[in-house]
Amino acid sequence: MDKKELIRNSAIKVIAAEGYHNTTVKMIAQKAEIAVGTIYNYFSNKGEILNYIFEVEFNKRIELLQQLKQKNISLKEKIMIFLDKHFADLKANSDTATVLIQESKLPRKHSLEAINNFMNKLPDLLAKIIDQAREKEEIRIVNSQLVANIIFHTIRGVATKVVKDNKLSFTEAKKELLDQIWFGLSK
Amino acid sequence: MDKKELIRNSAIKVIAAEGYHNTTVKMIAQKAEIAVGTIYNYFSNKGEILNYIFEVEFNKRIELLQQLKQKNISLKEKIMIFLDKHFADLKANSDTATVLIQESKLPRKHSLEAINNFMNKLPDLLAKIIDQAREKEEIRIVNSQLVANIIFHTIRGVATKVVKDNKLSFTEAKKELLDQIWFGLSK
Amino acid sequence: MDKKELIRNSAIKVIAAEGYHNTTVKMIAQKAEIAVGTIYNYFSNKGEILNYIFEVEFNKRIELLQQLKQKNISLKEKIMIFLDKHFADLKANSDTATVLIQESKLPRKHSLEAINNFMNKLPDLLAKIIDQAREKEEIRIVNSQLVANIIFHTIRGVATKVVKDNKLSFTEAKKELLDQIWFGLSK
Amino acid sequence: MDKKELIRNSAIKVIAAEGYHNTTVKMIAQKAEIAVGTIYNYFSNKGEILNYIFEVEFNKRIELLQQLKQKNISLKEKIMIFLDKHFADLKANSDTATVLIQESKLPRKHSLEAINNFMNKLPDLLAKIIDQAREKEEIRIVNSQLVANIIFHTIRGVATKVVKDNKLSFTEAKKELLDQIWFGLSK
DNA sequence: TATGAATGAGGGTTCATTCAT
DNA sequence: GATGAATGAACCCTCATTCAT
Repeated sequence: MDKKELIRNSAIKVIAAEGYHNTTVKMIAQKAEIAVGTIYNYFSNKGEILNYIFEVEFNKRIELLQQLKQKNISLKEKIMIFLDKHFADLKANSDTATVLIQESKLPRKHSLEAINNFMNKLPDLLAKIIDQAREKEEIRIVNSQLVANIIFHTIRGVATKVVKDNKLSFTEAKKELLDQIWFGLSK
Repeated sequence: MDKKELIRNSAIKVIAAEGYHNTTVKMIAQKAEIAVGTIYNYFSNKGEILNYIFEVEFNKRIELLQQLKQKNISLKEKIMIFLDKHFADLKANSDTATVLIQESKLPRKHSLEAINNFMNKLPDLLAKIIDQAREKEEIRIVNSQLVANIIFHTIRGVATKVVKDNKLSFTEAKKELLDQIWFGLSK
Repeated sequence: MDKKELIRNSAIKVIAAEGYHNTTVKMIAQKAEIAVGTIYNYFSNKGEILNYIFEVEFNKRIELLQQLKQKNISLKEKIMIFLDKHFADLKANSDTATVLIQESKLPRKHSLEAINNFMNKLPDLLAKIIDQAREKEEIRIVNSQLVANIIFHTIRGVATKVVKDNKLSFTEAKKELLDQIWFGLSK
Repeated sequence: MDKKELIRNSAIKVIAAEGYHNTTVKMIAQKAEIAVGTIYNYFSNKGEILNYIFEVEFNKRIELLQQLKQKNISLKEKIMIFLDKHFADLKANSDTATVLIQESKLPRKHSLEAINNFMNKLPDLLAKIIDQAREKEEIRIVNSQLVANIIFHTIRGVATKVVKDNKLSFTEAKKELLDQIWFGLSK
């Protein structure tokens, strides 16, 4: 059993419930049923744990986006595939979703690399995908940077709502989201 | 000079730069050039300061939305006016904007009333405004709750980006945002 | 209306309920319905308030004991009279009783003059009264200092019990106490 | 070396000299030559330290009294044995004695369990022992509850005096005390 | 005299991190 | 690697006291 994974998963559960700042390293150790000291064999400090959580999720998504970027399919399809995977992921790991939403905003001075990547590089890559579509004249003329950001936060907005409000189904949300994004982009 | 306002403004500056959890009450006192104890003559604890910051901003926005709701103008115009005022406000008080975005996500267990109001009642009211437009058949059929959330978070997302990134102009962002929202809604 | 008395009486009520150390000057001011600052026009600091409470009670008792000392009656009668007055007083002012018992033990380093007087001069005077009785051979040979202390603390102990426990009657307690003291002294 | 004992003993010394309310946790840590934080590994808060001090002493005495209760010896002998042990203990640990006397009176609202036990359950058990003797007609008819309290406070009164006044010998005090109690009880 | 806002030293407590076992 | 007791800086908050009005 991989201990680093054990710690990551335990941390996600506690942080989702308590928030990163109200989570103590001891709490994470208890959830993982290991000693505090052990955590420091895998992470150099508390911040690194949160950073690692974002890193893993960031890598999942950047990889997916990179694959999509190279695929020869329409932007609409790309967005659909991304939403499918992303929402499937959130549904399966709602604690992770909570953490990603809850802990994503640190002031510059105390920022973590993986969080910055998550919040900046994902929209950046999305912007490139939009540029591609623009060149192929699939969509109307837009400021791709801005629109990528809009889409990114649109997705987060829906995720926030769905995670909090269990009356809303993921599938319905996904459909509405796709419409909202696509009608916003199409010529 | 109103001391409570002085404290609120000082707190906004420090929290914007440091984040709420890295902000000490002492820091706020120093920024306000008063003693720590004085702060506790106006706020019963640290959390109340943050709560008050949200309360003030929440009231501003809820008032504006309520006015708009009653106005006999199109949804598009309502959104335009809201974006105008909102962005003007953010531009004038970028620290406040930072705080509103940075500190809005507390786990249920440690939540503050005014933050909850901000994050729930504002989209709720927005949803009602969308419902009105729907009844007048200004827009296509949508899940208003969900779309209100999308719009709310989209605005926040763009605001974040623009506040942080001085290459992006507020006016361009506003235009792009309006298009994206409007095309997403119109029939 | 004498403000110093007002403060003393308010202080007694609050201190009885909260204990001296959990009592703030503000609490006393609120109970007295005056401003904190006003208290400092009559007492130089918080300790002085407690000191004054003991001073007043000390004076009452020392006066009584001095009168008794000069009276030409038996020791038993003197004790009876003292118990009568003392218990009548406690009954009428149970908050004062509580304070006298609760707050009487301060470590030497932080001691207050009136408390020291209360705890030392009262037993001292009682010892002298016992000595008188001893000279008249009313009682057996005893270490009067010690016995005076015993009596003093015994009275306080029973008072505590009776004040707290409403099942016990003052009159029965007084009788039992007198017996116990008297049989302990008589030849 | 048991750390909890170390803390207890250090606390006793500081509290005896300063009083509980003038004692800071830091002072206790310094006396124990450990870090403040360490204290909180053994006690959940400052009050628990005082509580534990009383708990230990309460247990010592309740155990002794329980043993005595079962012994088939006269009440006078029981009292003698108790006084012997108690005073030997006080003599050996005069700081503990000081704490037990000084800190025993907290207002109901802020009371500690072990202090309440000490002040109530000890006299209660003593009352039962007196009842036994009464049934065997060893002593005169008395309200055992009251008399138990009287004796309890009588002992405390002497202890107070002896602890404060080093001119008085424990042995002399013990003798006087026994007389006072016994003559008070005997037929 | 009466007021009560302002003060800031100092209290109890927490918790990320270390390190000897 | 695994442990968890020990650490102590730093936090939030209190409250006796002052002083301008």
